[in-house]
Amino acid sequence: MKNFELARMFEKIADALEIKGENQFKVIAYRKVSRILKDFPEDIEKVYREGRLREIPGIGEGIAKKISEYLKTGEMKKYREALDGIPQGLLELLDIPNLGPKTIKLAHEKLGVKNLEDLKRVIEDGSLAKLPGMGAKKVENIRVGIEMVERKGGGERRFPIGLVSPIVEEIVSVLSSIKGVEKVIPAGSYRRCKETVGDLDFLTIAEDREKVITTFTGMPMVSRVIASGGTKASVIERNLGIQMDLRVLPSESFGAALQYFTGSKAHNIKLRGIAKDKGLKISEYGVFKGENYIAGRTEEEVYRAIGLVWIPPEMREDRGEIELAMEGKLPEILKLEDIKGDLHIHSKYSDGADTIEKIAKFGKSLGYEYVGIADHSRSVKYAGGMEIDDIYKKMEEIETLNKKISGITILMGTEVDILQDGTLDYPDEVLEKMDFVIAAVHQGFKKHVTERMLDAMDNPYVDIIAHPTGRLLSGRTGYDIDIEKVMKKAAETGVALEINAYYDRLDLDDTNSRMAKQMGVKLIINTDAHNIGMMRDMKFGVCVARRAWLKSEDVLNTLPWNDLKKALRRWTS
DNA sequence: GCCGTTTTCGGCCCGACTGTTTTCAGTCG
Repeated sequence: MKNFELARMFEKIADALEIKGENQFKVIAYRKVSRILKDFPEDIEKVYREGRLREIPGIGEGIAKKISEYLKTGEMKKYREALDGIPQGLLELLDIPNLGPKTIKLAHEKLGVKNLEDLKRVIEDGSLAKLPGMGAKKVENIRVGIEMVERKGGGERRFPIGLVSPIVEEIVSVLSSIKGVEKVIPAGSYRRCKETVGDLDFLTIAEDREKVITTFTGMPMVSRVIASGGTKASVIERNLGIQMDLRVLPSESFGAALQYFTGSKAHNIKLRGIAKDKGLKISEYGVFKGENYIAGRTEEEVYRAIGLVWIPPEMREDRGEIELAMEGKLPEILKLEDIKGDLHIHSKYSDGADTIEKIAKFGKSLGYEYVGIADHSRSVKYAGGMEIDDIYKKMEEIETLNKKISGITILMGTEVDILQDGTLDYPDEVLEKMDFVIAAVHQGFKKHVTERMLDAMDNPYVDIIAHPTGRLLSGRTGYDIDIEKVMKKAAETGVALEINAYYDRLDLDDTNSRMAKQMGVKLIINTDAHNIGMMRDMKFGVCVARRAWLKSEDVLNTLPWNDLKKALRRWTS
């Protein structure tokens, strides 16, 4: 699939044109296409073959031609032209804070700067400061920007949502308990439920602004205060080093500010364009007709003022949600309360921390109708994989517990390993006796994983493939796999693919989940919990599903067990 | 480069801040 490849090329074209000083709207158009391609849920090559490129909003005649050219010939003239005369090292300078394309262009043309080393040199010898429009302070800011980039080792630092979530909860709880504080809401990509966040934005309405701000900057978790004024403050959190901003707002603009600071940027830009067409203006202070404030107290008000229904934050990425909201046709996306159970939980029988009884009771407290105990299979020695004899013991225990505990059904499952030769770690006679079977790759990440997964799906007892790409957000790239082939086979065989809700996995991600839905693949959200606390991670899996616009009926574990049974392949075939 | 119930040409989000300026350009979120 060439989606990402093309996205990267257009991104580079945009960077290069920006430095060359091309019309900025052209640059924006290329960036937009890059973003669209990055999370487009279909193979762009397929769209091209079917002649549908122009149907994608944001792709016009020019870009469609360039995509076609590349897919046909493997070359893109525009790409070569745009990058002509632009050294690679120059493009990388765009990542430096306080240094933008105009200054890069200036330094390149007047001082021959080609890369970071050159840039440092012209800062040191003072020649950069002498250029027109430049000065000592600007140069100093650029120097600080370089330091920041070098400290974090390049690229922007992002944190898995599950790591920042406890911090957010604590801050909301501390600030909410202050007298006169009406609301504390985390905005930004955290509110949009992205799998990772770069920083945290908190918005609040309070009588005593100063009290809120000093409480915020004085919390023990704060290691450094960057700025602290009358209406806002910025701090660095101690453990992760994540930046956190707080804003105290008047209630009449709270909705507008919440809308604005929730983003995404692309969503907001489109919204403001629509407002403009209607002779209105949206800013973080409200919706205005000329000088007159007409809305902004709540988000609903803001959206309504420009003729839209309120849009869930998870959908705000300018992927077509605004058009649907205009027609009042937004889909009803999955809610956490729709989830009726979790089929991927490890117990003490393998590497889980808790007994099956404890898991069942906790599941019941979450409002579940069933929990599925899926322990590791025998060859996964490091994770206490179960021998076949133990499986029968476990079955007996589950039978007993099901009689003892009412209101929840415990299901007997396994997370059976897909071995390096593509066979499964238990014989069919064992798998047959399970309520459900999850198959997963835990070893040999680079050894023809695609074929092994396809083989596993040919086994009639396999119901679910766990964490289908194997990636970890903390850094592991995952299996060497052709995920489209896996999805295609899953759609054919009726095997479900798992959205793994563990915060470091979130695999499938939202783009892949969208693609899977498009291809008719069954999906299920499981936590892969190794202790009962982790069963709460279900919310992160639901985030992925909501960002993928999945509806309740797109996710298997919104069904009661009797219906889920009919949806799992083993019980239908 | 994209796009059109005001437009096939002339628009394209908004505001804050900073530093360099004497009215504004660049960068950021």
